[in-house]
Amino acid sequence: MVRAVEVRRRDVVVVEGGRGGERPLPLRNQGEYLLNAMKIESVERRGKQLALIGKGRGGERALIVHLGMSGQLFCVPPGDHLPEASHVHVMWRLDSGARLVFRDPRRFGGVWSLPGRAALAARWAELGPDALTIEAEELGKRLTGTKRAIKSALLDQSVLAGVGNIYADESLFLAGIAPAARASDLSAADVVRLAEAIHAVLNRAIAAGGSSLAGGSYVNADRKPGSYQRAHAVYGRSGEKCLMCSRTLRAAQISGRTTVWCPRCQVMP
DNA sequence: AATTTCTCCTGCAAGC
DNA sequence: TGCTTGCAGGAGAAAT
Repeated sequence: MVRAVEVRRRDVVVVEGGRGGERPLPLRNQGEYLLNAMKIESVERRGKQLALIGKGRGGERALIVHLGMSGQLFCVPPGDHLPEASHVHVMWRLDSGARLVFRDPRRFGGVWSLPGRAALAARWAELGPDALTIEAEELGKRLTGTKRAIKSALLDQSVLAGVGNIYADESLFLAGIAPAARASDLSAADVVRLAEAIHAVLNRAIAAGGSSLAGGSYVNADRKPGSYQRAHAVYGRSGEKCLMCSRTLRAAQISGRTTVWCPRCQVMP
């Protein structure tokens, strides 16, 4: 149950639905848009988006939280001090006395408030299938129709949801596919290997608690950083030797994102 | 119409 | 030490 909501930066919250479409969080009655006096009934995820579904007297509301590049969503136990006071934008006080904190220095992330489950489903229909469970056949269908670089397609959340720059590079390395390869050029066998690689990389990363880079920006709900950054085979290793073949790893920009790959292990289809 | 580049913002590390 | 520069996990808008 949410007992109180404190908004320190109004512009990280967007209210969606109704005739107005998308609008900034109003000055008044902010709580009703942010689950105040509601019971959090479920927590869901699709790709990189997290949703809190709340129900109260005013009806149902769904909050999407997206961490962007530098966002954090964590719990502060009852009575504990707020550990990082800077860049805290929204805090939810729960009836247990714990606080749920949304913090995001760069503010590329945010909170979207939707009128309910149906609006959430509509919003998530714009995303591709979740990367953790997408099957090779479905992935293939979504890749064969486009000539763009496979790296670029993997980053497109409407193709599949949940792969970002780190895991795109790691998955392509594991699958042995050059990031500049045209998506439409992948063979059925390439797609099967790629789907397996995406699943393996994401599952290992989850098991390791995620990738926490310099500054310790990513933390889980208990404010603990992950350790998967130590297992990165290519991401952040440009100029270093490939762990498989010792060739020097190369880097280039693809769709504006730094991309690292092994020119020997990763081939054009 | 499909793709890429630009832009938003702050923090950190490297180089001078 | 202190300054400047470049780069960073994302994704929507603008440009091509």
